[in-house]
Amino acid sequence: MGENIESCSCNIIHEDVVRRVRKKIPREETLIDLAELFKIFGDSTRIKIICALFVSEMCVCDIAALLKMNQSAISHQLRILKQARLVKFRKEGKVVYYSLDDNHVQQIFDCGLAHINHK
Amino acid sequence: MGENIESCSCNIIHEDVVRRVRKKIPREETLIDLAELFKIFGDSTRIKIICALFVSEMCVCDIAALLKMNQSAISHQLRILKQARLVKFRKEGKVVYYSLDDNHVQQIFDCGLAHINHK
DNA sequence: TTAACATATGAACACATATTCATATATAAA
DNA sequence: TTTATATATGAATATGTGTTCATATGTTAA
Repeated sequence: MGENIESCSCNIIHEDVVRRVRKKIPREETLIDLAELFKIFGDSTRIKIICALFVSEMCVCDIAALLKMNQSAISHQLRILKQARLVKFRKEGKVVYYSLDDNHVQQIFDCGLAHINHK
Repeated sequence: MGENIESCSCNIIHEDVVRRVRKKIPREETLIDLAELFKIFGDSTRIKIICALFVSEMCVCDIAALLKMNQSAISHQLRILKQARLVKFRKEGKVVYYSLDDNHVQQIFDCGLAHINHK
């Protein structure tokens, strides 16, 4: 017994609980992916960008102006949002317009907001 | 016009859009709080702890055994979760049992999970 | 072509943060 | 009291990350 339970400095107090929980939780990869997703929402610049795109598609320059940040910082953050497939873009000449690429984004945002407002 | 729009290196392309978005988005403090909340979910150790506590209340030692991490690391993360009022605890002798302190936690978790599973 | 502009991107830097180690605190058992 | 155990916590360290700067890319206008 307990072949997976030896790498912490303390004794097991409730081995049954540990085993039961281990069986019920999603597999590690899923939880890591989930943390990665929330990490993307966990930066105020990215949250502001996401929130802005709820209202309207915007070009990089507009977002920079809105947030009073330089264009490079916004581009870097947009790249992260793009890689996570949370935003999509279309090009029109020199200008690149970004918009949201996932319906779940609003849901996740609203879930969090409900928590904030409820306190 | 444009008294708030001068701190980025590029010209304004769609001043009307920027103004409209600025009026509609929540105030900055709210968005910062929201990012702080998601940041807490954005770490795999904390997500695993939260997920485990959906199943059962657990003591520190059990969580450490479950995640195969040392007790100190778990205590530090529990402190962060406690400060965010996401978990609560009860003491029973030497043992401290942690459990979830907020109904929204499950909702937020599920929202994120739905996104992960939908891809 | 040349110049101007919107955006992207690599490197550097500063700062945040997760884990570990050592140790403190608190409680129970001997 | 002494010892053992569960948990908490400060310091140190290593790693991650957001922003800036310089510059590259790509497109439009002159």
